[in-house]
Amino acid sequence: MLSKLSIMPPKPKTEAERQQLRTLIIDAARELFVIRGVEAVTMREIAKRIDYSATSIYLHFADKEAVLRAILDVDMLALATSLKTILQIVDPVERMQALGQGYAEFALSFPNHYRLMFMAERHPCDPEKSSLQQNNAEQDAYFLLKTVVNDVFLAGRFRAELQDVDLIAQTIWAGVHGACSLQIAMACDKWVNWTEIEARLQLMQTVLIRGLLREST
Amino acid sequence: MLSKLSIMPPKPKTEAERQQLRTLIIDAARELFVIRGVEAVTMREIAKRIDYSATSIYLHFADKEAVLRAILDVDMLALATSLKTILQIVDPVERMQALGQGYAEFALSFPNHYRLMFMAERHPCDPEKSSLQQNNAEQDAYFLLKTVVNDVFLAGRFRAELQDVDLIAQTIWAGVHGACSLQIAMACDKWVNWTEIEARLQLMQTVLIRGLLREST
DNA sequence: AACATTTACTTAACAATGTTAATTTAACAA
DNA sequence: TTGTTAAATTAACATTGTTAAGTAAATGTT
Repeated sequence: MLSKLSIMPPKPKTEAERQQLRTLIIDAARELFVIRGVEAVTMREIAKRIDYSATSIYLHFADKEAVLRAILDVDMLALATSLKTILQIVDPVERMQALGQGYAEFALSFPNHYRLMFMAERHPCDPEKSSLQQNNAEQDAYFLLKTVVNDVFLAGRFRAELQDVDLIAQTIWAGVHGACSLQIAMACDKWVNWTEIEARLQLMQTVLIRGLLREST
Repeated sequence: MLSKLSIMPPKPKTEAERQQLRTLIIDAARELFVIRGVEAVTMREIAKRIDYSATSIYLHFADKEAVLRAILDVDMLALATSLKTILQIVDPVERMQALGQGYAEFALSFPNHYRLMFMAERHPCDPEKSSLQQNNAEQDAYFLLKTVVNDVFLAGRFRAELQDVDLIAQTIWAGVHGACSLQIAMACDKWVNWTEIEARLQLMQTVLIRGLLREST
């Protein structure tokens, strides 16, 4: 990261340059947010990281919250993108399991991202305000899940009484999210005699499959 | 809540009086925390609520964090107490289901309590620092769960390959927690076409039971 | 070329917050 | 009476998010 020498102030910037600076801010902020949490990071700190004054951030974002929303928007896309390759798996049930696995890997690899995205008070996913496209499997991880669940449904693999694809998808999500978020929020808790997270995820997957699918012949 | 008239300052207080004031602070703080979230509430505000100056709180608690910890300690006990009656149910499997139900009712009735207790960054449950007794079913909700799961285990109702009671308990917890916490964190999210939380909880319970128990004869 | 405008930034300034220091007042002990 | 201590208060501080005011270079206009 180059430092601006002494005084290097203002030339009108192209749209590309403006976008570049936005990204610079977003990346600096994310790095700090992810390490120390949103509340603990100051605007001045973010600014120092990229050699700008704190107030400059306000030329590109309305407030701290807006910076956070922009970060989450980017990360939601990253999640959807990282899960997309799973669509190549042919067998629908295997595909569904791999999706859960991939989701959990994301959650546990980037616990603080995950916390911001799915556990914190504020989150960005209002289709109105987001730059992401809803119902596009490349950008919308929930749609991806729903698609994958729907394929299993169309293959007639779910139990007969399960007819609501949203309900099934949300239950699978809840199961995997539960295992991951409990790990992220509580794993350092000395109170509980925690088993290995891998074992918990494995059992959750097994339980979901056995609870949702027809008895295999 | 009586107002202190003009000047009513200092008499040496008995230990009981000191504890009473501590409780007054805790209750005022909880009321505010639960409505507006921890970060949004100021020490001055808590103090005003009980007609003290902000700095008086520091005579009883080290800092804001300590107030929060004290609140959570009380609420953990409240959770365990509210679940205790479930032990009266005779059939172990029914008892286990009722526990999940009761837990979810607590979570959804007091979402902000729940958020502080099981979803937020900081939480209190270090046995060292807590006033609660670990491994006491009256005070320790996790132990209660483990006991109930163990009863089902001893009744031989779990699938043969499931031999780790902690693992089973934590998976059940993860499932119910997942449904509840997703609801609390994301239900206002316009992105997802959310089904009824009752239906999601119902399906989660069914899935857990079917995934964990032996095939019923 | 000269001058005004706009752009990209900076420094000053503000109100609010968690917290500490200094101060006040009353009860108790000698 | 006179200290000493306890319980509270008001002042004061450093830090925060954010807004206002200022500054300097590029650009447009004459």
